[in-house]
Amino acid sequence: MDLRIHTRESVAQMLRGRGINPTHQRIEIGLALFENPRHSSADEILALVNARHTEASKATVYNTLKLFVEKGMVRELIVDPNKVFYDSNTSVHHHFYDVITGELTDIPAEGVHIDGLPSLPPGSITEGIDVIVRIRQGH
Amino acid sequence: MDLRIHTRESVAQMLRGRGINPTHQRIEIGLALFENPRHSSADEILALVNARHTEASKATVYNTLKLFVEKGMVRELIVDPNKVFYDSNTSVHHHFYDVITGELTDIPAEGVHIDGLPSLPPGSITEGIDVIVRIRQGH
DNA sequence: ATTCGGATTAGACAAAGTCAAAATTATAAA
DNA sequence: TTTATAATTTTGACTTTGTCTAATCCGAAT
Repeated sequence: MDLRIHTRESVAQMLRGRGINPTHQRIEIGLALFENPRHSSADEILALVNARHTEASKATVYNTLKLFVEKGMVRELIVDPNKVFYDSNTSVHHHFYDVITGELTDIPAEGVHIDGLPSLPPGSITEGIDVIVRIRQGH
Repeated sequence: MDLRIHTRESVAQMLRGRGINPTHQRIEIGLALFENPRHSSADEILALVNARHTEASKATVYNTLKLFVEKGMVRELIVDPNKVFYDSNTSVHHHFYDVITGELTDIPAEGVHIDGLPSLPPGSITEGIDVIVRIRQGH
């Protein structure tokens, strides 16, 4: 993710760059993901994409999000017991998660250090490290 | 959680200590949680509790687990997109999570340091910090 | 035009969890 | 002991999120 303006063409480029065939639906879904700075659930993406005209079905949205995750275009966030969030910011960073409102806020990775983690179980490789600071309003 | 043998009586004590009325069902559910060193899902607890005789309904298991979490008797782990795990170890520690098998392994907190986290958003308090190292076998 | 494979779709389905109302159990008071 | 009251549990319907299958559609290349 970066701060450029995203157009259908720029999203198509991004898809090609990852070896993804840039179909109409995938472009619309990519656009919805990257235009929205926030962390969206599959349902929100489905609603966004079909807000003007109906562009993609539920199955396609789910399939496409899974494809994007596999190809490293978006990051899956598992913080809410009910639904998965998709983060279009794939650079290393962490999150505050408000357990009451469900709101997610980025924590930039700069300056955050984690050390003392034990070595991985033999034969395994790291998929990623999630640091989630669960917060709530109040005293 | 500790390494003592857990009996119905010791679980009842633990419940009283947290201000929870120790009913038959709650004791059975507590026993299932604390006898099993592993990280169990609600469904697994339901099955465990009713393995011999039918002891508690689905609703009661869900209600009771929620109650236990509120009272700090168990910790909720949100790492799997499908289900919540309940960890009877409430001391500070982190987890390896095998994204393929779903297996969870404890990482003792001793020696693990996290620093450089920004201050919390104003007015908020920490509920806890989850560090999840996602791993897979391979390649 | 025809074929072939990839992509999309509808709609049925599954799993996890919630909820409201009724039934049960325990507690305490009369 | 009866009665009243509160707490707990249960049933079963329901919601939400996500998956699956089979049919269809689309697009590129014969």
